[in-house]
Amino acid sequence: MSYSIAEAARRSGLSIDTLRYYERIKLLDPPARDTAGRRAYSDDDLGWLGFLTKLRTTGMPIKSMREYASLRRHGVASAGRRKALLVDQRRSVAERIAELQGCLDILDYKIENYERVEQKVLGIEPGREEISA
Amino acid sequence: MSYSIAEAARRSGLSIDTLRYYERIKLLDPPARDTAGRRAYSDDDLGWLGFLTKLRTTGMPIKSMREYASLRRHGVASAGRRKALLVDQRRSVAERIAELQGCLDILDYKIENYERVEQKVLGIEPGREEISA
DNA sequence: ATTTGACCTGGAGTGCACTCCAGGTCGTAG
DNA sequence: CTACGACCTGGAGTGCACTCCAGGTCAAAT
Repeated sequence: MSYSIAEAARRSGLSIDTLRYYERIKLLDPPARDTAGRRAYSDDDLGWLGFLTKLRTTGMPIKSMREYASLRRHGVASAGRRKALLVDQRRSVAERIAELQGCLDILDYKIENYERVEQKVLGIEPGREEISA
Repeated sequence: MSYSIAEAARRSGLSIDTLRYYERIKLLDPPARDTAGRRAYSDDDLGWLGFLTKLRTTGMPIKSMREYASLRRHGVASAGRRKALLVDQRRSVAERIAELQGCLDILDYKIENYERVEQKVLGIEPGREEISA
């Protein structure tokens, strides 16, 4: 199957402008064109876009995604380097998750504090206007 | 205790420029000054900076951090809104963790694929130049 | 007394990742 | 046949979060 840029945008969750931008900066090989010169994205293109958006979600900078994209074009000889990039990113994602988990704990603690304050207000000053009104 | 801007930067992990920037955009109340007009950060300032950097780590935009900072200045009456902001951020962090976990799974799958390819190369073509040379 | 180094200010500059725009070309629908 | 909508191009503009700079002050060290 082949998809118009609008359809590719819908399916990838990227904007039309971003698709053209990714092509300009060589994240994406130029897709095929229809007879009128309009882009016709293949399923392969969509698959690659899907993976790219995953990499983006992990916070990989465009620079590194470009490197990965460029290696992909150099075939099987580059597989080792590509794997190394992914292993590296895997490590950074795991670190990020741990870091966020730590922040989650702090947020929980702060939120609980606010709840304790609410309880205090209710307990120490019973029958105040906050309760009835 | 009170700390020079260099010391506050070291302790908070922010740069000196970022500390002044945060003050300019009202993330941080202007700290005390010493006799020579230099900033003298208090332990309270440092504590708030620590929490700010946690919020930043969670990806909270400066706009929201400013809102939280501004509410803090309005005392206990703003506690409800402050708590709501944190609860909201808690949710967004939990979502982000789940999203990253999904990406981690995809990375693992891709990495395993590369490993399978490596195995294949070794198994199917034994004694080839890649192995000896 | 002067040099050094840390600090000050207001404002300009940077890098990233888009996002928007003007002006133009197609192909189908009325 | 013309009007419309989707698409095209090169290039400019945007928002965010810093980061850097020039020119100046101040206190301690030589």
